[in-house]
Amino acid sequence: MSPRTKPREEEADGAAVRKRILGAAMAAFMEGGYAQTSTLEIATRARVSKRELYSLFGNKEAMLVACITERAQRLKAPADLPELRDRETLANVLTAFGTKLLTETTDPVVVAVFRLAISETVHAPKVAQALESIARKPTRDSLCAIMAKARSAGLCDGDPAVMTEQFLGLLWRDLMTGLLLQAADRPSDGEIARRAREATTGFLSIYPKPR
Amino acid sequence: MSPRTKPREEEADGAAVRKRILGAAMAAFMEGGYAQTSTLEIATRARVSKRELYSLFGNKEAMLVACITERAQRLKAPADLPELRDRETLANVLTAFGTKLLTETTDPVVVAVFRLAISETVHAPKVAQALESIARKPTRDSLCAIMAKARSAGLCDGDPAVMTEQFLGLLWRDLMTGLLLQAADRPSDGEIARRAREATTGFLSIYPKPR
DNA sequence: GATATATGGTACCACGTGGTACCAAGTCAA
DNA sequence: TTGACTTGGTACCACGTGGTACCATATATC
Repeated sequence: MSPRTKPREEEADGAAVRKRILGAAMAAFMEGGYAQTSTLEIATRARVSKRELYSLFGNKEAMLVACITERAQRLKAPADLPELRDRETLANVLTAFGTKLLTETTDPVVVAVFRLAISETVHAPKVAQALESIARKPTRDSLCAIMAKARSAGLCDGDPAVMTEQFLGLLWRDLMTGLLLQAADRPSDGEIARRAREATTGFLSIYPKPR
Repeated sequence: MSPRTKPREEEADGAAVRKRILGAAMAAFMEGGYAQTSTLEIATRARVSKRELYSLFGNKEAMLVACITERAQRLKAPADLPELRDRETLANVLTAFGTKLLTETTDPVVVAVFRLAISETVHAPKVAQALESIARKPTRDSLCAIMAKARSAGLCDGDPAVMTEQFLGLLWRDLMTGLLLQAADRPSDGEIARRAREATTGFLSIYPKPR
């Protein structure tokens, strides 16, 4: 996986090295956890000297924060708000949203990011806060906007925030905790699709078309 | 909080000391996390010498495992299967079950136990497995038995396992992850009751009375 | 009082690590 | 070739810790 070739490009030097270090750190943290991973291990994996590592990040915790924020930023939900004409469209939008969310968030790397953030929550609340504000809240907000739009289109009725949480609950069930505890395997694409469909139909059963 | 009196009881010696050590270890792990807590810290809190501590537990990881299993065992769901005559009884049973579950499991100590188990999942899978088999699975099984009974009583129709997961999803929503990341506060009794009611009505909307 | 056993306190060892300093080798300009 | 500068590699320091050994004190038994 890691680039074996050494093309010796001079242009994007700093950025490329930084990226390589983050990748190495993420992999090491994933496998061994934060505390058990030494900075030397990271430097060796990234084929970089500890000196460069420290000149770029300052200290170990900053590497963890950088890893998590970098990975979390990819999880931002798209801000496109599709047109919601009828219940069927809403169902399709919800199913697509759920499928995308589960596919992205059950990725082992993402699960590891959550595990790391949870591990360091007490000592480094910034890490957890970053994950919350960069990934979790935007997702909820995005879904909440869909719910509000569906409501104003007369497709269903209820508090958008509650509706959002209930849909997410039906979607996730207790999968995330299971993944975090390694008590569940990553679901296949088919299982994800089924979950998303079941969550959608369940949700629409709770919120039937008003009037 | 810690008992200042020194009654010097001689009878339940070993068990009492063991209990005190477990309490001290749990408190220390909660506040500082596993890696950051030294065995000396635990011994000092428990007013015990490191010697006794090691003669009782052997090593540090065993203390963590003992802490988690001890606390998880209290979470076992009761095995009483109430009579399910009608939909209203089912609703009451589900609401009671949900209230009890949320009340127990949102306890800060329990959340800390989950956090510890998740932190050590990669290095010490036994810890996570213990939590899964002692606490999570029995809860699911207990609820699943209720669902199966409701089904055979003709109150609703569906796969009991799926029904169980959906009810738990509606109940929890994403509260546990929020608690683990310290992005959510512990819900009040009123909020817990409201959640349990909403989960029940939502669930019953998804699974209406057949025929 | 004397001997034996248990227990609290703690010094100690071995080890791994975060972070820094330093050296040698490479690069570039003149 | 030479000299200034950069960078990779790593030795090193300071520190904290898991786990053990040891000592001194307290209790028990005779």
